[in-house]
Amino acid sequence: MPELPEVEVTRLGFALRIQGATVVGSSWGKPLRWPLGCDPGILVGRTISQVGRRGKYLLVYLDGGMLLVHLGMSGSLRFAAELSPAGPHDHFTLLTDRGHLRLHDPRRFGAVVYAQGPDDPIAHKLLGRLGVEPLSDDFTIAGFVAHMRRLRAPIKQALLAGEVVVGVGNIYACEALFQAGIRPTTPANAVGPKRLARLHAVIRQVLAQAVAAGGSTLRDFSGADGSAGHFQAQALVYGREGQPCKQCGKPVQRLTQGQRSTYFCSGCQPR
DNA sequence: ATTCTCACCTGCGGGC
DNA sequence: TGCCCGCAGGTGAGAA
Repeated sequence: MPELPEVEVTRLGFALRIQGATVVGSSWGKPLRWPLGCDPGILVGRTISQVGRRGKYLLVYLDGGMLLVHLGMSGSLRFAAELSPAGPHDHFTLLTDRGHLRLHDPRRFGAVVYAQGPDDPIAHKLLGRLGVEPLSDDFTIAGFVAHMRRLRAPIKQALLAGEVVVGVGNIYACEALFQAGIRPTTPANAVGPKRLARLHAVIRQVLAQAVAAGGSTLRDFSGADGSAGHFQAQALVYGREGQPCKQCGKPVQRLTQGQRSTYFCSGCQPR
């Protein structure tokens, strides 16, 4: 479900409220994608210092360790003062003296994993190959162009792989490629530097715009306070197969790349 | 090394 | 109304 904007909106929704809270316990439902990797009891008594993000992972820093939280395809996190009974899809609840942080995830592709720190092997395995943060100063045109020049894969799949730049998932990849006027099937190394520079700018713009809009709520995504996002209303191609392109009027087309739907406009994104 | 395919799991909407 | 199929915001593992 969530791409960078949804994860960031989630983070912004509870980071400050949970900061300084002390863990008093945890409860678990069905198994998630990976096991926690430690005895849940060792979390008790620790204080949450801050909540960060790396790509689509939320990093909940506890003294002496961290929780890596991934929302998978259908996950959402909620932080609330009052403890309500866990529903059938609530698979993890972190109880603190300031409220509880709960992961709701019907498909259970999400995960909550404990790491002792950034050098813990599990952290390294999950975060080690991630590319640059798109909203940071490390995301430069020169670096982006140099990296893409080496890849033969279709540009859309190069974006989704997350090894060049993180956080761009299916929705925002489609939207960014549309706005940059690049056909998603074009090999990355066949996209000219001018178009790549445009793509670089548009990725930042689309992601920032989506964060500002509270993310996209397609089915049931909501931020940590339960509010829905509304970026999806601004989507120019994603989910609009057969509908007229908002720019040129030609019907938006859909194709499959790596078992994911790609939406594009043949008029605005020429070969 | 890179690239492709599968797998994980549940729910929902469309077509018959 | 009810069933079956395809589809859904991600990504690691294993095969080719």
